[in-house]
Amino acid sequence: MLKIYNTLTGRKEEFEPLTAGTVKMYVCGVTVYDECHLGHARSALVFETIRRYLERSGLAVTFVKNFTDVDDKIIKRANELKIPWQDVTSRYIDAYYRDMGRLGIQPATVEPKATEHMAEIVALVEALIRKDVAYQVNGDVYFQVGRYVGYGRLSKRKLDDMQAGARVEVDARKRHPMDFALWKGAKPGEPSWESPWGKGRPGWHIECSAMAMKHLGETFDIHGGGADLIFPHHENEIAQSCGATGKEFARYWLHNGFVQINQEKMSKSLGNFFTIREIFEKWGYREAVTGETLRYFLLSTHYRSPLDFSDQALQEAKRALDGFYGLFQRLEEAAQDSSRGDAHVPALVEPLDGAIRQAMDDDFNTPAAIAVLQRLRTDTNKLADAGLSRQAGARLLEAFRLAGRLFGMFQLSTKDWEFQDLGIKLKTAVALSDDEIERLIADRNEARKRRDFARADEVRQTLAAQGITLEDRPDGTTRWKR
RNA sequence: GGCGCCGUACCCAAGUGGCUAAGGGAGCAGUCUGCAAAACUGCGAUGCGGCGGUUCGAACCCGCCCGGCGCCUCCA
Repeated sequence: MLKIYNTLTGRKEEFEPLTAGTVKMYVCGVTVYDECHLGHARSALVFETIRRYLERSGLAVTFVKNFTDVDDKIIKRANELKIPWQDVTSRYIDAYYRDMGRLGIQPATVEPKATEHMAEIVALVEALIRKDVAYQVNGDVYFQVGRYVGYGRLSKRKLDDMQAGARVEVDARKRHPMDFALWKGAKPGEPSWESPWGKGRPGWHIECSAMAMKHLGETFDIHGGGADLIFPHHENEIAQSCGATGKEFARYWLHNGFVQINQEKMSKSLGNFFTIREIFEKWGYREAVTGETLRYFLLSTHYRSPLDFSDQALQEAKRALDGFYGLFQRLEEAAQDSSRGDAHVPALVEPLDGAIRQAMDDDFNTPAAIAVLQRLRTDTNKLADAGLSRQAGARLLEAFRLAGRLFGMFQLSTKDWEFQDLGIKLKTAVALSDDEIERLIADRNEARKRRDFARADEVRQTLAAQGITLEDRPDGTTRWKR
């Protein structure tokens, strides 16, 4: 039984989809005016993981994640770069897919763009005017917050409380300072679309309401996004949508916590952000290794908690994965000794799915699920110590890969994993071929047989300088890692 | 000013009323090894920011305090 923490109610609730067997979920994507940073990566990864888990649970998921491709920041950026605004959005949509691809994040079922939903947006604004919860002033249209009694129910705040502290410049044309734009009249040179109120463009919030309703219906199951979207974005979405339809909008609201640097929120305005691109370029590992390391790092904390980013934290994630891939290598070598461990394999493999399910059913508790995998790692190493047959090794390996698939981990071949620590990795640009390495190892093992340990250690030193670690097995053969 | 979140060992991090407070990393000791590495074993919070309270029983509930953070303005 899946329980989900719902921001709307402030409680963990049993999840019951509107239609049995299906889930309709909408997640706020990015505004495409710049490179994505780690915070965007976290949000994308959290909701993809939720989607994967729901699918694994047998539910048919329709997952909608939008691009905001018309907005003040995009216009500003286009002016700075002196290029058409469409070039800004297409450039950063490409960058988004590049970065998400590196992280192994799969596209959503539908990835709508605001600019492709103008008809729906205009129709929604018209409906709100018709219901008298929105009003137009010159070429602008505003939502009248005072007309929606539920305003504040998501963010748990009252209109009066907010008025006191609001530092916003109050637009005199608004009837209430918190009224927000549904439609903005175009100034010369700005992107614009025809509407009953003249040329203009949508406000930020309305696009999500329009696209969610178009692709998922007026009421759907899950709406997600970063915690910074609770107010005003999601609050306004609810007001608009419920104001227009008179029905509930999303039933479960999920919000992920921030990525932080030294306990502070990572954000553009503080200037303390790391782009996904930077991290991939700075880390010397191949993309798949860095990507999996980032996934492990991001999933090792519960999605609602803050997560502090640092090189050390990333290296701990890397070491944890080294342990798994080292074990996978052992499993691939199984059948070298006895098969005394085989009898215990079912006791490890059979409860695995249930244990992970138990963790994930509790509000997608990925750290607890990872702990399950870590315990399995220790237990499996013990069996490998005792000796495993080829079939038993394969079965265990398959169990890891299947469980890991949920988190986008454990899918690389052991040859493609890179075991070196970052410091060593960066120092060893020269790469020996597998054949050269094997030859040196054969050479060393000859020396060992002669008990010429000086020569044997010399070879080890040579290889260590290339970032290659040797591990002698009990049977006299040698395993190597790089 | 309003609303909300967080504080668990050296570091990261689960647990939110009841067996010995998960798991990982680092460290130390041991087993194995020609030496290593890996793996395994053992050690490590009598205590969960502090002080009170509720309870047969609290890291978990309530109150106050200390420390940190977020939202209220674009923000994943």
